[in-house]
Amino acid sequence: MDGAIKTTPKAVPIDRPSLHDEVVDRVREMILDGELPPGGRVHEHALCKLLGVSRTPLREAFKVLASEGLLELRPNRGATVTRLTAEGVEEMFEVMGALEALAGGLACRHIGDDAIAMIRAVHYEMLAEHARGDLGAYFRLNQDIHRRIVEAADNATLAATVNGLAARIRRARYQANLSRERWDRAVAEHGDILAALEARDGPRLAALLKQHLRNKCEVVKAAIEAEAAGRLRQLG
Amino acid sequence: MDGAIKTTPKAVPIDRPSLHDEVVDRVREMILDGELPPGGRVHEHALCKLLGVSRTPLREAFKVLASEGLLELRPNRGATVTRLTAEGVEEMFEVMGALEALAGGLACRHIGDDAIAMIRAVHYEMLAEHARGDLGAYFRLNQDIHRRIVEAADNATLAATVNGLAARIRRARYQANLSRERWDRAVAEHGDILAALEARDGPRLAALLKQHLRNKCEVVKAAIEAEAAGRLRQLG
DNA sequence: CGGTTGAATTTTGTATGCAATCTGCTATGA
DNA sequence: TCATAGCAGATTGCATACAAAATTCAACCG
Repeated sequence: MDGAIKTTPKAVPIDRPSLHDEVVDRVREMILDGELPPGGRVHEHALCKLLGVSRTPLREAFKVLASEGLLELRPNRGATVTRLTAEGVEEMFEVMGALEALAGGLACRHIGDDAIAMIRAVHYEMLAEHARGDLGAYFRLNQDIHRRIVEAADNATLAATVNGLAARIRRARYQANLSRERWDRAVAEHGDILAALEARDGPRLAALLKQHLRNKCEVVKAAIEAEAAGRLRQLG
Repeated sequence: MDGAIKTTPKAVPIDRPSLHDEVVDRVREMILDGELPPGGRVHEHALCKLLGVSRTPLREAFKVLASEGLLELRPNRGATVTRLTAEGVEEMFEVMGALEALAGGLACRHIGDDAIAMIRAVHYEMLAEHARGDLGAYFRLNQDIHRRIVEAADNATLAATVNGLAARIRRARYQANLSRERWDRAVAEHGDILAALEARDGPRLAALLKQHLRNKCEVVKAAIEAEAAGRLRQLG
């Protein structure tokens, strides 16, 4: 335990997360997990009691989440969780495709052998979860690979933009029930993606990522439409 | 005066802008105009007095501007206007290039003849300002063309993402003193862009827009570096 | 004379209170 | 019976007050 503290030579930003930042993360999770249902109104007072904070930090969090596109704030009329529509999702995936393609091209130029090795490791872990049939674990590792590619692009603006979009898209994940066939195909695509990255073939990686996203978009869109149909049937 | 009111059959969103929305716009303008200098700290109390509002709406505005990347909020340490660095600008232009390229491709698929005619009109107005040598008017019309192309892509997520980035990049505009040579070249590029759009040649338009942005990036980067050098000279 | 500690001031973070607006219900009249 | 006006409750928007953290400056000690 010697020197547990001494490794702080300069600039130790303790940066205890301020309350509203925690609130932002917490509410974002609630939306992503569907705990706050899409299209549902969000009452300040109720959430305040639930989270044990006052209205001020919560309202600041609302502003941030609204600018992320997760909440819709109408003056004097409160906040509602934005509903995912098939068109909206298609738009997001189009943008995401362009951004990930850019990330792939940049990553091939900047990535080091060690980072590729890390991605390869995660890739094989993902294959294991695929064989095991654990969809949740597969998704997490899948996300991790995409995140690592974006990080390898070494472009903070790109990473921030992708993350913002990813948060909005990820909401559809928990309801997107992948067919086995689609799943197998996605895994195969990831094999190609890894190969292109290892060959540092930027254009090919960009094209593969774009196509991968396009396929994923179809799956998510189908899920959204099925869910919307179900809601209609329930109402009518 | 007959029926002055009756033209409101449904959904009349009066939507009087809430105070904090106005504050967001006002402060954003102050940052974009350099009224709040890059790297400078922004004191809540001072701005409150200046804008005549209380701290609550101002702080909510800060959150939004921070998520737009115009302000940097450090816990308990206040807000500072983010400084533009050459690397940061390069990153933003890389992302912007990918997004505008996507917009160009989509626009060629969706745009109607009337919208093209409008863009052509703005284009010729821009040529007029170029001949006149009015850089300010040229910039405004230039922005307008790019905005119209993005709008023609008919993708709200794309438009929102581009606008967010554009706000951050535009800050560099007022200090980027275009050389006559570069300006002439940019105008020529815009001619090609219009031609590709009229031909609805998506891939070509995408490539042109990407290259156009790359050139613009060089100009802005040079301006940033010159400004940074000047600041260093002034300090040392 | 330089460095460090401590208090005073400034500045930010959070909570609460009041006013304005919206929503839903009820009563009244045609 | 239906529509509309009005009222009560709930909810949001903004301002202010209080608490905590940071910055500044000065006095003290080495």
